[in-house]
Amino acid sequence: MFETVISPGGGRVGKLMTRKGEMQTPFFMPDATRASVRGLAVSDIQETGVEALVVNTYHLYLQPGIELMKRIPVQAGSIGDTHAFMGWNGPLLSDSGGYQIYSLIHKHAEMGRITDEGAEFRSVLDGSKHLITPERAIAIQFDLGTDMMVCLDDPRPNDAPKEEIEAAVDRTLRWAQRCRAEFDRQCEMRSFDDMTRPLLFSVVQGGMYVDERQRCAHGLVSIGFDGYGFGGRHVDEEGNFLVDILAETAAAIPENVPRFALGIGTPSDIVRCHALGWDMFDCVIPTREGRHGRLFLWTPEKGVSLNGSDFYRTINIQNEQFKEDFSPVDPTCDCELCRQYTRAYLKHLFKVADPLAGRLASMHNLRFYMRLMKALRGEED
RNA sequence: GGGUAGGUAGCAGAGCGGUCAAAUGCAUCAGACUGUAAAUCUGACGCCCUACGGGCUACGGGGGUUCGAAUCCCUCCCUACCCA
Repeated sequence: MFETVISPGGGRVGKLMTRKGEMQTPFFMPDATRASVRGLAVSDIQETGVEALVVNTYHLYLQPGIELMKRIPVQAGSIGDTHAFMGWNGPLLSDSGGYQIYSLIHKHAEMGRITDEGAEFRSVLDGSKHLITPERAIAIQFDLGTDMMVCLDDPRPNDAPKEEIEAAVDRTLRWAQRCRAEFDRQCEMRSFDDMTRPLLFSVVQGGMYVDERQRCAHGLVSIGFDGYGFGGRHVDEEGNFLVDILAETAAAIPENVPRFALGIGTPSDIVRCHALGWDMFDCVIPTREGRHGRLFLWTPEKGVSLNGSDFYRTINIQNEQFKEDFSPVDPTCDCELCRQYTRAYLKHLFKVADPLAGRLASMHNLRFYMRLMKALRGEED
């Protein structure tokens, strides 16, 4: 299901089989958290070259709700599921909602609490209480019909005390075991075989402690999954890239399975992680920052190249300096924005708050990411 | 011609004797954003300086009252609406 070779660049290239098709690794998936890549139509996403998306269990569970997701009608030969709902036929990965434990509960205690049973959330929509257990997280993902699933995990802030990190690793391991059991039960119940079942990933926690990352990874590997993720945050509280943690965690995961760096990252983070053995990435950066006016550009003299730390730069198109700049955002880019519009026009679209601004900028940034991934795979641009 | 309400920073609009270089919103200028509570959030926004402090000029113009005025009085100019 997964095979790789080491590329001349040091990272590895390979292919991952999913029931929705084969993915060349390394690859990047934009976040379609609530079953949409904000502001983009499926045709827009496809035009950037994106092949797989990440949706979110917690957010879809709350809205539109799992009962509706289960009733989505069959379309064009597809089973009724998230693919049909959002009109996306490529591979879908669903995140478990584990990160929402971190971003909602750990940062806002009033939003919920964690027990061994699961995570008790307060809905961000209406304040209602919801319990998401490991079993429930997996069952919901089967209802969503996604092709790659993630176990519910327990991420903690990197500056948490070590005892807390250790407890979170213990819990992540216990939850992974329960997720594994529920996953197998669901597969059996639905008569999935190895060709028709989704893939299951678990997530390595352990904060900034190499020994905890290793303990977590080894524990997860002994349970056995189709792939393993890097959880929590890959930078410290000052924003420094945690090289050793990324390297040692990758090393603790077998070579014959894909390694998924959840939530990573900036272009340079992705390049570094790939060199350390990571194969899959997802992040809100290209779309969120695009909507906020930040655009990724290849360094003009170098074109699409990954050499050096300055192979790309960013601009904030809303800055005054672009007011009368009638050149394309990035002359080396082949996206709709760079082919047809000028910097001055895009700045204008942002100033008048036209949704077209966010759309064109998101597409541009995704195109940048896609070309980055191609370069990492050693493919012709 | 008569009456009424007003004239405050780029705009709108608070303040109506000291704690006012002046609330708030918008606009403007920057910054942040890493498994999306984010079309969001943060900062700056009269001028000058040895800048978590100090100086200067300011609330239509001019003149007063007061220890002290954007705030009170006089006068002039202007605006809106109403009546002739």
